[in-house]
Amino acid sequence: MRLSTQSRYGVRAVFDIAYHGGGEGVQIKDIARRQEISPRYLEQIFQKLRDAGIVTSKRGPRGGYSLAKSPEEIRLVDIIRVTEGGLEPVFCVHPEKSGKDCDRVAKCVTRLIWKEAGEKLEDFFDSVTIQDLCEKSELLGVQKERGRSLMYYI
Amino acid sequence: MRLSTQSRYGVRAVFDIAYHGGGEGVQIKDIARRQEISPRYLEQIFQKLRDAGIVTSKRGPRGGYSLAKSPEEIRLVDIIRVTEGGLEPVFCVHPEKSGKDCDRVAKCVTRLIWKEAGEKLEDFFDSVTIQDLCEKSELLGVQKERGRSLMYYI
DNA sequence: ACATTATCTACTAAATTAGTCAAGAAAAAT
DNA sequence: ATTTTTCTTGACTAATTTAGTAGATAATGT
Repeated sequence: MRLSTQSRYGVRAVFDIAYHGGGEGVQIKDIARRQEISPRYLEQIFQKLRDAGIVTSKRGPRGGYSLAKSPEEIRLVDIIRVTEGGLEPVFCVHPEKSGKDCDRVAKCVTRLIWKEAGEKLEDFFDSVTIQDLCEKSELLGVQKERGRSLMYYI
Repeated sequence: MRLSTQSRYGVRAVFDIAYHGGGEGVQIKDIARRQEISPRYLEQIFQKLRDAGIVTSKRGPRGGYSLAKSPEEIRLVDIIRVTEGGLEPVFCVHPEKSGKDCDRVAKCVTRLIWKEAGEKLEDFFDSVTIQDLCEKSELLGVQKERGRSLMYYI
C-alpha cells in the first residue's frame, strides 16, 4: 500500500510554490533544488498538475509555475488524485472507470471493504490543505527562501 | 495507492476457510477453485499467513489449513500487515524499520501526513474481522460448501 | 508401500515505476 | 530582431516489483 513518488513529489512541489513563492512564479529548477527532486522528472509531474488546474504556468525569463488557487483551497486529495490516478486500492472498486470488471462481483465480499478503505483515505487527504502544510513547516522552523532569483539584480 | 494481490488473495483465502471450512482443515486446491486463485501462488501466501500465526497447517491426506483463532479474533489488519509488509504509504515513515532513512526528515512536512494516512488505514482494517466478512457473505446469499471432499466417502 | 498434501527454494515473465533525453515553441529581456 | 530563458511534448530506458511457475522434499493417513 504505497504512494507513488509522483504523488509525494507532487505534494511537495505544490507546497514549495506556496511556501517559497510568495505569490510570484517559481521555477522548476528552484523547486528541484530545494526539494531535491530531479528537474526532468518534476516537469512531467507539473504537466499533470497543470492539466488538472492546480497550477498555472508562464514561459520565458522570469516565468515559472504559480498556484491556480490559494493554499487554503488546494487539498491534498486534489493533487494525489491526479498523480496517483485515483485513490481506490483495487481496480474492481470502480469497474466503470477502469474498464475491466470482475465477474465475481456478485459474491465478492471484500470489494466493499476495499471501497470503504479507499474512501477513508480520500476523506483524510481531503481534510488537509497546502495551507496546513505551510503552517506546519513554519512550526518546524523551515526558512523561507523568497525572491532568490532577484538577488542577482540588486 | 493500491493493494497487492497477495493482500487481496490473503484476505479472501482466510475468509474462505472460515466460511466453507466449518472447523475442518481446508485444502489449498479447494480454496483456489472457489476463489479462482492460482493454487501455486496461494501456497506462498499461506506460508506467510502460517509464519504469522494466522493459520495452522496439517500435511498429508485430509490435511490442509485451519484458522489459528476464531473468525472474530482475526482482523484484516493482521493479514494485510503480513502480506503487504506494513501499511505505511512511504518507507520514510518508519526509517528504523526500512533501514534507510531520509536526510530531509528534519524539514519534511509531508512525512507526518503520510504517517497519519497510514494510521487511518490501519485503524480501518483493524475494525473489520473475518467474522464480519462471513456475515456479509451470508447476507449476499453465498452458499456454503461444507464437507465437499467427504462426499466421495459416502 | 502409496497416494496425498503441505513446505521450501529457486526461477521467470510481465508490468510498473522512476527517471532520462532531445527537440521545439512561447515569451520576455536586451 | 535576437537571444535567452523557461515551459512543452513525446519518446525512450533501466531498475524494480509483482505475479506467477516449477521442482524437489517432507509429513501423514490409509
